[in-house]
Amino acid sequence: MPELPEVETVRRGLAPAMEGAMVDAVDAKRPDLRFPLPLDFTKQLAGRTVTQLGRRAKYLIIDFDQGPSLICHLGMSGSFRVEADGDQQTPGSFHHERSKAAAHDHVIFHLTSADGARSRIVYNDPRRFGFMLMADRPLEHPMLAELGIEPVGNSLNGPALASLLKGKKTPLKAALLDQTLIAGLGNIYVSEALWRAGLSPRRSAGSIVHAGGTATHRAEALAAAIRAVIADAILAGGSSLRDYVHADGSLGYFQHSFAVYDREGEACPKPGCAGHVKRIVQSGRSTFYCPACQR
DNA sequence: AGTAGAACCTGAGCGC
DNA sequence: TGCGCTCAGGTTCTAC
Repeated sequence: MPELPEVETVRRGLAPAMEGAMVDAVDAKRPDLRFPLPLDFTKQLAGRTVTQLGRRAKYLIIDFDQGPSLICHLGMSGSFRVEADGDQQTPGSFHHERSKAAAHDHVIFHLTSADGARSRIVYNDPRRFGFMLMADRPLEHPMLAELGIEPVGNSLNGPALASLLKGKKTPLKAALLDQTLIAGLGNIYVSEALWRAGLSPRRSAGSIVHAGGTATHRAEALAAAIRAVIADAILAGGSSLRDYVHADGSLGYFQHSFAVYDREGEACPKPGCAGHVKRIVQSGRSTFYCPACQR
């Protein structure tokens, strides 16, 4: 599930429940995530108050009033959900799934908010590719220090993209997935952005840069497409979340408006294009694109 | 420099 | 009902 827009959606969903709340206890039911949880993980967090939830690329960063920050990565299948402690589990009740202890609930944060309300933040991750780290200066942690430019805001423009891709012979798709160049794109949104920009995932990354290193119209179009697809996805995710963070991303998820991702064989949705979506494999992962309008 | 493949894990979907 | 196979939103490692 989680690329940058999903992580941002999670951040926005968790913030109201977590910011200003104190950690009463942390229950590490299954500490062997991708990396083992820090040894004194639960002890360190108890008694501290959350000041702010941040995000860098696909990393969620939780700051406290004291001590190191908590860095969370959701891997392929990680998710958080918020449960009010007042939610009683009633068998067969309408909200059954929300308060039920599910399989693969690995870490549970028990919180008390400033107004005294108690809640649980539950981390669920079937595949356990996700992980949590502690760091005094999270942005300087080795796993975050080399991350590239954020594809939100205005910083990712034609010239910035051109300087990143200049001279690169690797396929454009691979370059866009490289987190040290652009931080936060994943397999879905790379396909979507390339379709919007009308660019083939197979062309070399450097081919959309002028010899002198300046941006071509293709680079300008791609930068705009990346920003737009990320912004649209955040909007779509945000609209599906109000009072809680859903567990599996199925509700209102952006997949309902994918143009090419997972649409092999379907007609290209671009008006006037007679092409059909093709699936190819690049560096071991599926790429979806329209050979007719993406050149 | 580039790419392929495997690894880490579990679950869903499909053909038989 | 079940078995075996492929695939999955990420990242990191080794090997040609």
